[in-house]
Amino acid sequence: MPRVGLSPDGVVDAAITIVDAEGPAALTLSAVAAQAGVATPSLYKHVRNLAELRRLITLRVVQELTERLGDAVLGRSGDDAVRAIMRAYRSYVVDHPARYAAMDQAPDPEPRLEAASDRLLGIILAALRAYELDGSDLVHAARALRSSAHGFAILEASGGFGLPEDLETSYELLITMVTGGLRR
Amino acid sequence: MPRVGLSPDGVVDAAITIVDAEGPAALTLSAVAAQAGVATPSLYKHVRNLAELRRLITLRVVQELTERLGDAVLGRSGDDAVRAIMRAYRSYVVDHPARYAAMDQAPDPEPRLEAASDRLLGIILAALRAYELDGSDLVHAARALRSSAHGFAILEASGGFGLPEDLETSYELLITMVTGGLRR
DNA sequence: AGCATTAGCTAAGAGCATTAGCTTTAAGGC
DNA sequence: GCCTTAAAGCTAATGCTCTTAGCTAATGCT
Repeated sequence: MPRVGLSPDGVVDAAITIVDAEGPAALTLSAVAAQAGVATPSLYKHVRNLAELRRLITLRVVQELTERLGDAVLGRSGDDAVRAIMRAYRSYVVDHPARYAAMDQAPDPEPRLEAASDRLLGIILAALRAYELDGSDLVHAARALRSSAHGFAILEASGGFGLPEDLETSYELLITMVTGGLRR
Repeated sequence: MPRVGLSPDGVVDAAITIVDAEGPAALTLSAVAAQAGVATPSLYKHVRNLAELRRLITLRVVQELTERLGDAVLGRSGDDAVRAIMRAYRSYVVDHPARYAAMDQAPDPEPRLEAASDRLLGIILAALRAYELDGSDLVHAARALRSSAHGFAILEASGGFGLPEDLETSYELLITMVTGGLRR
């Protein structure tokens, strides 16, 4: 039994490899263990159970997404920032559709996930600063932006768009709707 | 062994009862069988397997949603029709959040589901008629509408909105964005 | 070098989906 | 009104999953 140097992050890495390669439904502890080169029960040394692993995957995705959005919004403001955020959002999902679709809803109170979500929200709020919305309106605007981006993302990631028309064009229309609506 | 008069629809009824009461994660064939008053393997006389049952639940939700949207849009056109559709969409999700969250993505080619989705799309397209969009733009507009409504719906149904601000108000902003964007 | 910690293992149990094969009910033709 | 037949239900059994318990061996610290 040579040690393989696993860690919670390593388990998440293996899990994401499985999800990316075979889809969210293929996420099983034995598959993850095989990918990590370890027997299944060994995973419990690093992760409490399957539910927690799912939450850690969600956390990872939120972190990766946050990083992209943060990079995209640097040095931009107003409509330009919102467009950049929405395009970066979709670009992440196009690059990692299975990973995005594997995100767990049902937020058991995982504090690190809450922190990561707050950082993502912070980026969105910063991008909305130029519109000079007051406190509550800012929240409503952020929700509208997030709903649009997330809705399109999930539908695209899970193959919900049947017709052959170009998805870029559809998404640009959606972005126009959001920026236009923010300008009031 | 008295007969209980089960049918595929009856199995879906039982499944939806479980999902509504205990959430999508509680959907298990033994739970459905218990709810239906039958031993687990008996379900296979009506449903091919668990994956098919999931698809049938999705089908049922799409059908129910289509009916609501159809009712809502009657006698309306333009912005009024779009507003009515979006409000009806959310009202369904508020009434049946677990059921909505249980919808299966990953559309294995279930022809009845495709037909139901087409009918739902037809209602949306009809509501967009007043904007006088040509063929491709019509599809893009329908996708934007659907993304917005679905994104907000899923986030709300799975508890994704953390802050205490009023959700009605957020959704009305989203509706305004969509109608405004459609008017160009 | 010695010791505590911990990453890994095997063995075992419970719950799930699914298949096979049997029994009984209900429906329809004579 | 029976008798056949299709189907609705059952029990038994298999294999996969997650999970726990308890052991062994590798690592890190002093």
